[in-house]
Formats: sequence, C-alpha cells, structure tokens
Amino acid sequence: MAGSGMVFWKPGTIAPGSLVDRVPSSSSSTSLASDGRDAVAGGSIAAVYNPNSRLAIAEQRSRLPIAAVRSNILHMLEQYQVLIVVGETGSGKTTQIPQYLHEAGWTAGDRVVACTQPRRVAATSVATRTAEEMGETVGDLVGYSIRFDDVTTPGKTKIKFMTDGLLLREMMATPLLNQYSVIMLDEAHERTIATELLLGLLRKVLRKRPEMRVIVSSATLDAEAFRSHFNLNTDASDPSKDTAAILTVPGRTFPVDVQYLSQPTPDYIKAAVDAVMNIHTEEPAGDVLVFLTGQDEIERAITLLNDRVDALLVDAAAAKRRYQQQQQQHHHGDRGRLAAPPASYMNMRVLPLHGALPFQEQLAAFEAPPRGTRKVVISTNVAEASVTIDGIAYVVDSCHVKLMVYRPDAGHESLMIVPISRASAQQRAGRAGRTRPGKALRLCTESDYCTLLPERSVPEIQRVELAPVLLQLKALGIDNLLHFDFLSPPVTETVARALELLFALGALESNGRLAIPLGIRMAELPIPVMQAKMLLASAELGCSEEIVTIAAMLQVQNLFSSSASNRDASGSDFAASGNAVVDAARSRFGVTEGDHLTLLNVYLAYSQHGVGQHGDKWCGRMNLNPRAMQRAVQIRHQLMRYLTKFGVAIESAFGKHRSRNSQSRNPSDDEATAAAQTIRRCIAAGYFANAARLKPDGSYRSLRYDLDLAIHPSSVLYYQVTQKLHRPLPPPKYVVFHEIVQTTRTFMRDITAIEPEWLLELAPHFYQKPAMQAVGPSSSSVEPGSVSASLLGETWMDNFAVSRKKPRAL
DNA sequence: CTCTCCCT
Repeated sequence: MAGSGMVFWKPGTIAPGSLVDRVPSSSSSTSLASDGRDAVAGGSIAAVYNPNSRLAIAEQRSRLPIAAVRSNILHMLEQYQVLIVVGETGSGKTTQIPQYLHEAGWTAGDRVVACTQPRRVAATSVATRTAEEMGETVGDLVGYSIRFDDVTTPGKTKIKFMTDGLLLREMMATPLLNQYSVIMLDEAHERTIATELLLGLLRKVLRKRPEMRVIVSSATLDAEAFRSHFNLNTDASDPSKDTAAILTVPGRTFPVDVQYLSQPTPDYIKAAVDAVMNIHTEEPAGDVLVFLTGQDEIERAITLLNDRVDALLVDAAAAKRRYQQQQQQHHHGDRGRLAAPPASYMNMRVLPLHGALPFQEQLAAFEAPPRGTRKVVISTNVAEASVTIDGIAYVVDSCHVKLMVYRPDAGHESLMIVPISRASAQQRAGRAGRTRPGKALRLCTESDYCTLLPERSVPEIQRVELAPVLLQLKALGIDNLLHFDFLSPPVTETVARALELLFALGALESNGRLAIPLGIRMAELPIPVMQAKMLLASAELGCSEEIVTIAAMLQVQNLFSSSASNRDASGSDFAASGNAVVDAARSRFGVTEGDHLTLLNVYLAYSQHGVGQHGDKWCGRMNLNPRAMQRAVQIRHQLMRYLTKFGVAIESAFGKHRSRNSQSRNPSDDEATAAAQTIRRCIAAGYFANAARLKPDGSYRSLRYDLDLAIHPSSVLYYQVTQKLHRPLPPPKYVVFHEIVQTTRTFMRDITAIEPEWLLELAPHFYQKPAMQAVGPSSSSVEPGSVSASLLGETWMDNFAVSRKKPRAL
C-alpha cells in the first residue's frame, strides 16, 4: 500500500534522493501508470519527490466528483467563452479545474490561469493544496497573490490563486488582463463587491479578447443569472449560438438531518443553550457548532452553558450517590425496586469564536478536544464560510446574523440583527456534514423558515456605501455608470449620495468625469475616499509623516484586545472585566484631541517598544494586538510607496514647527500643540463632510444630514467626557468623525475635535456661515468653540453655527 | 456603555 513515507517518481526519469526507503510494490506500479499519464499531459513535471505520497493524491484526484466531467469541461471551453460550473462543496472544482486547464495547454506560452477567491486564507490554502497535488512548491508553477504577499514567479507561475479584490486592482494597470488565458471566479455566489464588478468588467473584456475564457463557479440558485449575464446570443430560438453554458457537478458531502423548533422561540440564545444540552445528554459523541450573531450573545451563551453543565454534573453525582446507596441497601437484603444506573456524561468544553478574540484564543476553537470531551464552539458568522472546524457533527443555528446595511435615506450605516437567508442556513447546516452524517437544528419553526427567511442574501453591492466602488469604476474607464452591466444594480439613491460625496471631495469634476490628478490618485489609494483625500491634503499642509501613520492605523480593526489571562486577573465577570481592561489600555494612549491623534500615539509608542525581541510582551502589557499592529506597519509602508509615486514629500508637522536649534530635543508643549493643530486641520480636510456640533444637552448633531449623534464608547472622547476620568473634560464643540454606526443609538466612531472655522476654510464649497447672526459677538472676534453652549442656549448656537450648504444637483 | 465580516 501507498504509505505516507513512500517515495514515487515519474517513470523514465532519474529518481531524486536516496534509494534507501524506496520499496517498489505491485499496488504502486498500477497507480503510477495513471499518475504518469497526468504528469505527461501536464508536460512540466520533471522529477517528482512528494513526501505526501503522490500516488495517494492521484487516486484521490481521480475519485473526486469533478474528475468525471474533466473532458466535458475542456470540450465546453472550446465551444463556449463562458462556463458556469455549479459545484457543491466537496466536488473538488477549485483545485482540479486549474490543473485540468494547465494539463490541456491553456497555460502554454506566457499565459496564466487565474482563480479568484473572496478571502485571503482561501487563496493561500487552495494554492498550497494544488501545489502539493502537483508535487510542486508554492510560488513556482502554482502560486498565490494577496495583498502584502505575492508568492508567484513571473514567467514561471502558470496557475495563480488570488483575492478577487487584487484582480480588480490589476485591471487598473492592465485593463484587458492580457496575461490571463482563463479566469475562474470562484465562490461567485457569495457576491462580494469585487466579484460583482469583475463580472461586469469581464463581460466587456471578453468582447475584446475572443480567445479568453471565463469560468464562474456558483451555487445552483444563481447559475442561470450568471449564464444570461454572459450569453451574447440574442437569438433564443437558436441555442447553438450561445456563448455561455452551465455545467453541474455533484458534490460529495454527507447527509445532514435538519430539524426545526415546534414553537417559535422568543429568545434564541436560551433556545440554543437548551439545544446544546439536549444534544449533549441525548446524542452520541461529536462536536457542536452554534451560530449566534455577536460577541455579547456568545459570552452570554457560554455563561449559561457552563452553569447548566455544572448543574448537570451535580445532578449526576447526586444520582450516582443515590444509586450506590440503593445498591448497598439491596445487598443488605432490602427488596425494593432497583433504579436504572444514572447516565454518565462526557465532559464539555465550550469555546467562543469571533473576530475580536486574540489570535491564540481563536486557535483554541480549532483544536481537537481531549478524548471523552465534547467540544462546543459558539461562533459568529465567521464559521459559516470563512473558516472550517473539523469534527463538527451538530449545528445549532439561531438563523440570525449581524449585518451592516447602508441606509441612503439616513446617510449612514446600520448594524442590525436580521434573519439569514435560506441559502445561508443551508451553508451553515452543511458544516455538520463534512466528515460524516450530521444533524442541524434551526431555532425557528419550519413554516417560519419557509415564509420569513429570504431565499438568498442581498448582494453586498446593494447594502454598502458606494463612493469607493464608483470611484474604482470611474478609474477603470466606466464613465457612464447607468450603462454598466451590474448583475445586481445598486440602489439609485445610494449612487446619488456617493456621487455627491465624490464631487464634494474633488474626486469628480462637475461633468462627472474623474478629476486629474486628484480623482485618479484617490482611486489608486487602497483606503476609503475621505482618508484618501486626507492623505493627499497632507502634502499641502506639511504633515504627511503623521497622516500616513493615522491612515494606516485607521485600516486595522481590533487594535486593542484583552487576553483571557487579563480578564481572569482583573475580576469575576468575564465580559465586563475584559471591557474594563480594554478601556484602560485605550486611555493609556488617549489624548484630548481625539481618536486620530490617539492612534498616532499608539503607533509611535509601538515603533519604540513594540518591535524586536520583547515587542510582543510589551504589546501584551499594553493590551495591544500585535498582529493588528504588524498589519498597520505593512499598510503604512504601502501608503508611503503611493505617496512617493505621487511625488508627495514626507514632512513632519513637528519638523515644521520646530526651530532650527531645537532639532535634538523633545518638542515643547507649544510646539506639540501647534503640530497637533496642523494634523487636526488635515484630518478635517478629508473628513469635512462628516462634521458634527455639540448641542446643549451634550449630544451631537451632524451638519450634513441633521442627525442626532452620540460618541461611541470605544472613543477616547467618550472616556474623557464621562465619569471614567477623575475630572471629566468638557466635550469638544465641533468634531469630525470617521463613520456613523447605528446600533443601540446612532454613534460616531473615530472622532477628532476641530475648530468650526476650518470647515469654512477647507471646504468653502460645502459649508457657509449663516446669513443671520442674531445674538452675541461677531464670529470673527470670538472663537465659537470657546463659548459655552449651555450658557447661551441652542438658539444662539444654531444661528451662530456653521451649516451645510444645499447639496448641488448632479 | 460598544465592537457582524470580508477586501484593496
């Protein structure tokens, strides 16, 4: 048999390595024949040394469901320019189709086969697996390309896995994607924005490159929509002229028995806990995966579950004692009826899984439990598609998800808990059937499942703010957005809002064309549009050094995190103490100017103490997430390269304010204040459209859409203006903010204090002074921010305040 | 008194 220690080589070539452990056997020679055939067809594998056993791989390859349609795929690609492959999970399409294409000669010459993935981990892991199957090292014949990690060799790499967003970026440099002979859009049914745009753009490219081929891998539900999107045949009566076709490949997963509640539940967290306990006491061994919507729900469920397990163990111990006593009495001649021996239960290990967890704690959810222990992973949506946990036999699904939805009527995003789609529910249930038959319980009634859940999820492009998307399209030469072939057209009002913003930022001319060079540069920068504007404005304000750092820091999430040990040490209540630790960590770097300068502080401290030998320890003490910081460093380098490309000098705000003699010493307080002011002005230059003014009641009002806003509790300003400080500071009169998120209230996140005059100076096209100034001193003699709102009342403030000009119709 | 999840 082909053990994993065996070594095989292609017949007719010189075998590499030592002969010591090479034991020919009859079974290996038969399989070598089929193996050899593939290798010859590939034409590029010279000698093969594969410690993972090339033979076993060849057998596995030929057994995959997709292998049965290998020749169909290759033949259909001769006839049709676009092929929709409907392949259920486990069909092997992702790893096999690129290999088939390579073997069939689609990579001859300089040509490359590309396969896009919605996620970075998928691109890397699938590349690794494909390379292994081909007996290659990743980066040679098979490579991958994701942001900050390009593992390909130009001229040598023939099969390239990449994120969909990166291929979209490549189109800016090479609009016809000339190096690629075939592009496979994998997981297209997920409808990420990048895939959505690629679908529209490739339709154009295919007309100009008749020799090119596109493969779209999709779930059943969307296949016909993809086919008609790409089919250029207008004559429905003559299918022989079709240019796109659908091919269905069976999947290979195990059956999952799906069950529903008999009654709807008012509390799916409690229902989930009941369900897990039921599985634990009634069902055979096998791990459980529970889908809830967020961190707080997960922590609540964990507490409830651990209590229930404790109670169960106490009960079981008591039952065992009673039973033993009964048995003893029985032996002593008591003739009473004997109870059945009490059930003995496995141990249970309950683990959380969500994005805010430190990396080490995330890993715990993937570790196999000890023998005799049942693992229960309580997860957010990450476990639906982004990661796979081995050994799951039971799924408990709340049938809800937390979703960010842009609301054009309100002009901001909303983080809502909504029912999932039936497509999502199927995907979640499938997580129980990857290695053996499984069971799934949906925490809703079957009739609610059929009537209340939508068939499929709303594509991302229909629920996000569109400014970056439209800017990208403009930069790719799509001037008339109305004529672009969106598979799912975006919401008209969202388009209007986005164009309005792009115009206000100066990225678009009044005729709707991309402004040169500002619009092009903003499109090139891989950051949100307001930050791109801020970064480019820093060139004129002389603070690019600091702004590039702030821009990089704004890109990373979960900067602060508290490890389990921190939480345990600091208090009894799991969730609350963890938050307190994070709050304390944040306040350590906090400055009164707000979150952007706080982020700058964090970065400066990190670059002094957080790198090198004891760097991670320092991060641990500061409750900083080292991976997030490393990513910020990478992003900062990338942004620096863009600035260099644009010819922007790297200047420090401190350099500007420091006198010639004082280069060596630390800046004085005055100098620091002046530098901070320059930086805040620059922040306002990018974020001017997101400005808010303090009201007498202590809340804020946005200038653009007249919304009532609150400071998000993650902001240093929240910390400073509440009783958390020994002596709370007065809240700033005017602020700009990075984003609005509506959850329990409408919050501003990432906030910086500004002066209102800056809005008039930096964005005179956007803001005006009010015509009427009823009461109080003239605006030029008194700084508005210095006037106490509570003293003078809101009417005065309103009359005095800077206000938003009427938006210009586009 | 808060943090679904991806991507350039």
